[in-house]
Amino acid sequence: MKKIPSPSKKRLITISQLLTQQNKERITSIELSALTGWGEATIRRDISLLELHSGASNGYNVKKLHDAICSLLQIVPTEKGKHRCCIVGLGKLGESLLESSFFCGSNFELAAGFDSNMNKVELMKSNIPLYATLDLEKKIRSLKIEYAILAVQDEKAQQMTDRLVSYGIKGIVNYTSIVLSVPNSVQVRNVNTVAVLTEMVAGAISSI
Amino acid sequence: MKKIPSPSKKRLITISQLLTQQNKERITSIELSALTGWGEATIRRDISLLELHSGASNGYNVKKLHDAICSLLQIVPTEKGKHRCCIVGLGKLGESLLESSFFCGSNFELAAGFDSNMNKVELMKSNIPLYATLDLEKKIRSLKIEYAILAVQDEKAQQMTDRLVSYGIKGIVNYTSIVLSVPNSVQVRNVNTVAVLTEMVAGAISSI
DNA sequence: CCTTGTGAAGTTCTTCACAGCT
DNA sequence: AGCTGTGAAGAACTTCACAAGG
Repeated sequence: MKKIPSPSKKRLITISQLLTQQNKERITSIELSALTGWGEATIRRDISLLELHSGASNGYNVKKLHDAICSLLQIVPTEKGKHRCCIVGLGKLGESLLESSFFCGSNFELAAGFDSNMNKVELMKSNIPLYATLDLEKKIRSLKIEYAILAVQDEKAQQMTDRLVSYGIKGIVNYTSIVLSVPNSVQVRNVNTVAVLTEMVAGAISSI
Repeated sequence: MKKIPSPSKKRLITISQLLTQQNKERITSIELSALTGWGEATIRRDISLLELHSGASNGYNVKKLHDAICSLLQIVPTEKGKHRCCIVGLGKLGESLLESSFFCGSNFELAAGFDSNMNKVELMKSNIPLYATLDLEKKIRSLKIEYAILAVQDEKAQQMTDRLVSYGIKGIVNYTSIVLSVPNSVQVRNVNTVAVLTEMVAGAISSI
């Protein structure tokens, strides 16, 4: 199996999401190109990396294509295989992300929410178990949490990141406006609204 | 002035944010490399695109570098030059993003919030003016809103996008889990947590 | 015919390696 | 001595263009 370039992976993930929004049986690279804005050749090359060899002449089977992408990229939404994540920082934003419906049907399970304010943690009601950040290490290890959604105050962002990293977290979705420093082994994706808007204005978004 | 490649723009934006977090006077490409994880040569090439020619021998002046990036990429936080944006969909998530402090000090101004529920719009209190989506076109045009933060329910995401596009919006920060179809002239950035986590698991995040 | 899959060409981005400045 | 800036080489990615298949 060939190594799949990271831009191709990104596009394939988007395509797999797009496929769940279609209710046709087959789809062509031309149609996918119109929906996404990417070149037809690019899309065909991406899909050919999956080595399906089943698309000739009349496009791809939507379901087969979706399944192939999911299995190749390990985004299989099976109960036992779900990746476990947590939200750190339960201010307004963190609390709104607790809404468990966001995670329904995905291959992620929101396993915990953390806040430094013990009172808040006890009073707040949620379907997701909530803990004080005192218990961060214990819970991350016992619940086998792999990914963290960081929504703490900017002032606490780096120190919390350092803790998460030392507890073995694999990736951080960063809602703070701080640029986090992490070792190469940890992935970070900045989703702070202002940062994203800034990239847009500067034309730094490559439409992937 | 040279054309700046889009990956370089993205890195420069991150660097400019990083610079505001440093309180030293000068900084070298080696230090920036350690902070970001990118190669020193890459960082030097990025910065050299700014054509400052002022960095020789002992690194860059933090303030000058920051200003140069801001002015080149048009991310100047001046009052008159602020880019205007709005939040569409005031569910829990949308409401939490109304928190105006996120936008303080940035070159964006949150000019309005919209929701289809007129009652909600009237009852909710916020420093940001709130309107019913009935007034979407009128307000987008009169307030000269350029960017939208989309936080509606998935079911309404594409139709709302079509409206925003037809009213002349330039870019959309997409919190829904729908892959939006837009013309090439409109930028979209997906920040849906599950989508971002999926890219992480698949190793599709290029650390930019 | 229309669409896929893919060598080969083209483009864009990154890294090397070192001259030149302080 | 230590760091920047940059030609030139290299790597990665995209697009072209067309053979092959239903």
